[in-house]
Amino acid sequence: MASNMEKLNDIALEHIAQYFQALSEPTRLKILHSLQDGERNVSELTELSGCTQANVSKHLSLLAKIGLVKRESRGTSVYYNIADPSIYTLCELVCGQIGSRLADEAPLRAMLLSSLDKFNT
Amino acid sequence: MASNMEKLNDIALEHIAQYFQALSEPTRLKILHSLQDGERNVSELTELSGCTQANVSKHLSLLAKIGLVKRESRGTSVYYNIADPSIYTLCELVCGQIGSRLADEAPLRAMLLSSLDKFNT
DNA sequence: TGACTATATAACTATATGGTTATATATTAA
DNA sequence: TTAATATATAACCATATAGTTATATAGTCA
Repeated sequence: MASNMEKLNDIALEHIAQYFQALSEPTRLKILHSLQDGERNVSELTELSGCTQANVSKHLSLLAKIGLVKRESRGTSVYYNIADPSIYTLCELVCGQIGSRLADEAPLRAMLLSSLDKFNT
Repeated sequence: MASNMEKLNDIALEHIAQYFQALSEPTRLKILHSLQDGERNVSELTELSGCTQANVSKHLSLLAKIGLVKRESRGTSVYYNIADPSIYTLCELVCGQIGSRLADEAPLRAMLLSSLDKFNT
């Protein structure tokens, strides 16, 4: 029985890991952010993300596979919308953590500020 | 200025993505789970995770770099403890999502149950 | 100082991943 | 049926990642 539970936990861990992995890429985070206010088609997402259509399509495919977005074909366009809004809760929690870290870590903060300075020229 | 804000958002996204990436690996999730009740040294984590000491050490190094764990040398042992308990909130949220997905998806559920059956022999 | 234990790191390997270019596929209209 | 637009996928490439084996490094004790 203990072996049963152990195996089930491994499968659960794999699912959890995959879920986090879907969120572990800036381009995908951008796409998900673009979908927060409502569905968009691939062309729109391509423009908003600044990546190639092929790349966006590839990322969307993964997000759909993990179940974070849903795909809906309409005419010649394909629309994607959020299937799992809890990801925004996750992102907010992480943003909060990273934000408070930035406050705590003066060296990192100085680096970020110097990045800003570079664009003031 | 818009370019400044955009650049800062890219940096934030990168940090967020890295945070999720730290959680996107079953072995690392196991290690973090083992630390939930309190600190442990590398040997203990090695036994609990079922991986090699070198591998565990490597994962711990990454977790420390992202700021999820803290390292403390004591005698010949090195202890690691959780620096950012919010990861357990994240995991619970994701578990909840995946759990309700399992309830929704009969085919996947049947697969998991058949996994259990295999161990009843 | 040498021996021992615990841990980190180097070097390697197989596989995965993100991005790209080209093109296959799907839908629609004339 | 052909042409046009939108999207998905194949194939490729460079880089990253997880795991491994070997060994360097750190701390302690006699």
